[in-house]
Amino acid sequence: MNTILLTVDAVVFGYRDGRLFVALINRKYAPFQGQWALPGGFVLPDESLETAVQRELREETGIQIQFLEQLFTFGNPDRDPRQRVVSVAYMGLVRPSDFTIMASTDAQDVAWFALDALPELAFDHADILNLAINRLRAKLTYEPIGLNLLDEKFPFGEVERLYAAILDKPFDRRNFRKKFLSFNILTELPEKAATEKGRPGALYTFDRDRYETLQREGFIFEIR
Amino acid sequence: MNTILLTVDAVVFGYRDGRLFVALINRKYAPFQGQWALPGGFVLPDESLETAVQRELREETGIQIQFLEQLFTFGNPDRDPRQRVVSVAYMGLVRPSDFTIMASTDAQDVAWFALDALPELAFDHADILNLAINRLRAKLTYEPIGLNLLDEKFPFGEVERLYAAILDKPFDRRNFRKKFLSFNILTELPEKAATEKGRPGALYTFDRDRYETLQREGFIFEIR
DNA sequence: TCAAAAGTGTTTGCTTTACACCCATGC
DNA sequence: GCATGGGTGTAAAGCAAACACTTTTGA
Repeated sequence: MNTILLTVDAVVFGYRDGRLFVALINRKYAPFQGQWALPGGFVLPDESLETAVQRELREETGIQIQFLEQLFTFGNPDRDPRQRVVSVAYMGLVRPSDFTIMASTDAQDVAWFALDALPELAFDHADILNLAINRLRAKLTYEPIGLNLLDEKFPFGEVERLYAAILDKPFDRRNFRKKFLSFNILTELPEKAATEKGRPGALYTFDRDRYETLQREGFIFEIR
Repeated sequence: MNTILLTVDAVVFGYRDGRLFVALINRKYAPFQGQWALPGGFVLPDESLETAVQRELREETGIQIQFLEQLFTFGNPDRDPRQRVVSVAYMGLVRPSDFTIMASTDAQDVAWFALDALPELAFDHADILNLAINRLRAKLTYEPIGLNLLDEKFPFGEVERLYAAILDKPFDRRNFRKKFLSFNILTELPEKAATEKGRPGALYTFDRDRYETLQREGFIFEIR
């Protein structure tokens, strides 16, 4: 029988020092042997799609994921040269402290690539990555999803730097702070950040519960 | 081999007289025989996902679709009692003049149901429908997608009634008109609407090209 | 002439923008 | 004491909200 195979692929973003990174694996086998590709693989008969992504990420990259959401399903008949493969793509976000990656079975190599220095990608993975970037940019503006790219405790300035970097646009420091803090979804800690230079800033955490409560009350997050 | 089957399902919305409707089919075979379900079916080995939806809609309902977009992929291992079936769900919009439906092979019956008078649905189709409604509501606010639910030519009042109905919230007539028309994506025609009572309003059409141009220029549509 | 729906402007308040100086720390 | 980044307030402009009367048509 002419069956359709089902895979999952993940676009996992990381952020450090004002730059966005994606996790890629180097393919061990044909087709596209030696080329870079998104981590992913076949869905097992008894696992959910999300479980499959988590499992593949663990197996292939050892990445500890902080946020995961379904992106889009790619199903063009010729997207895999061998046979019909439909892939459910996910977008994941990890924290800087979870940049640790271990190599493993399915891939010769795993690495983080800065978005402005990408290699050629296997299959239609460039399309998938592109969609993920657009989605990330869009979502940043109406959900505080970007906080998943920062450590649990972060100085406020990091938030602005992250937004400026990913949306590739400058923000007025005072107005950005005023607006973001007015949402009341960040908790200021008594601790200060350890810094190399300049005045140490207060540390904040993302108050998820508060955010969810506000959301239910009809509150609208928006940063443009 | 323990393979995973792939289907597509469509949530097709129609709008008439201030009410939203969904197209459902009555299942001919077990499981859920006699129950209502979303139109959909298996993806053929050589067709794209979108082609599959279009084909199933044609075969099962004869609906002429005006707008179609991928919604979400449902893949819980137990969503179909017989075997593992993963379904890519789509959301479709049709115009009032395309409410015509013809019955056919895969279903005993096809019908439009008002959203406030839904029958029990087969499989996890209630979840799919729910997601579609939420997505429709959300999208209405940041894309002029609702115009796909109106005829090609429509009096402006219809737009406001549609927004009020779907978002279930009243709008100030003057402010709504002022704002919506200020986007300059509607073209006023010299014709007037045929009305039963009251003053006939001017007819408008949605200027898709203009909308796409504006979008590329960074224009942001927003109705809240 | 009445009922029904279309069409139109102005004032008020709020939100967003633009903008510059002081503070805490390490060297 | 200087360089570096953190922290803060105010005035002006633009946008959104509130609000009521006139116009056109059919019955």
